[in-house]
Amino acid sequence: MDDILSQVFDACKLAGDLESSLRLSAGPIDPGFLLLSCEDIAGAFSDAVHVIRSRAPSSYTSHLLFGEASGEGYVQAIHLLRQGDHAFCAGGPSANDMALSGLPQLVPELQSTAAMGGSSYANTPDTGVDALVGGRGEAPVAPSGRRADGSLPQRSCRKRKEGTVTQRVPVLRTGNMEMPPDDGYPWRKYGQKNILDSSFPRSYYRCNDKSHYRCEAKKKVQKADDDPSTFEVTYCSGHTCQASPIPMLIPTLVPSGSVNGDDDDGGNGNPQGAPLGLEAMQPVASLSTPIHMQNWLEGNPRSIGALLVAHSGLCERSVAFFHGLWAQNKSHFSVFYVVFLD
DNA sequence: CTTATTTGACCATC
DNA sequence: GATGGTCAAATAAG
Repeated sequence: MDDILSQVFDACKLAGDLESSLRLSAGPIDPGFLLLSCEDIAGAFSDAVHVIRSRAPSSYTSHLLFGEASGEGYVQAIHLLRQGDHAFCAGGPSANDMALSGLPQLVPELQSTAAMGGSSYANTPDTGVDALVGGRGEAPVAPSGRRADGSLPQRSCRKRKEGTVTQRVPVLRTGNMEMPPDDGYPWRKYGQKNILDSSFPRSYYRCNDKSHYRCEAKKKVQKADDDPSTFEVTYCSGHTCQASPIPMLIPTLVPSGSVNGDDDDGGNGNPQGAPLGLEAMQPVASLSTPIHMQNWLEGNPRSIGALLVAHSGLCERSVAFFHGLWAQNKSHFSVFYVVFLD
């Protein structure tokens, strides 16, 4: 168990070092430095997760975020803090604002997004940020195939639509590898085409939310020619339905010591010297259908902002905020920022 | 029987 | 005319 803790603490230290340097930085952040730092942090946590998974009960490990979050084309930074910053729990500002305050200079767009009411799961799921990925699509189309005004929609859109965003998603290693990864939305396949100069057919999906037929979200899924283990998923138009997948289940482990709110150890994550092994931890309560955060973000490319992802169920003040940035047009990097209170 | 998927045809765009 | 996107009938699955 000591080696697990050592790896976790190493990862936390890397994250802490990065946070310190970001807070102290007066000038613009060097993306290259940020990239390397994030890779180091993600790799450190990933190593820890692999060890934990190899030893912990499968019911815990199958939902861990960190191991599922690695992939090509983007970088994740996972920053765990255990602190007594009760200003976070004081109410008033939204979860969005609170979490955003943690990374004041990291990405200017993010702050402006928040100011504009960017997506926050706790408050306004999937509200979208047009400034980053383009505007909304054309007029809604009814199930009959006609728009609300009775006109027929155009049947082809050869031009690249505004509002589209393409992501590369690793093929799931389990289950049917021909199926696109589940992003939490109820997609319905409506077509498939063989594409010129492509080795794999392209499948067309539209949102199948029963409760909101006017949703115009669509996506195209195709295996990448250069990497059959990767899907290229192109999202066209944003969701206008209420079927936003639920990102809240980030089952993780919290020290049982935090239940008593007696963490005054100065921030090393080990309350009062109590053993901080798996045997001293308890799983965060599951709140809904398990949907991996990675998939949720891939299905919500416009969802930028802070997300209230989980309540520990163990302590009123033990709340985790998930801070996600998914800027496809910003070199494909993302930063996840998780804050455990108490 | 209902719902989802497949697939050839159709149409707009290049 | 070639190509990509969509429709809708046929088919499969639950």
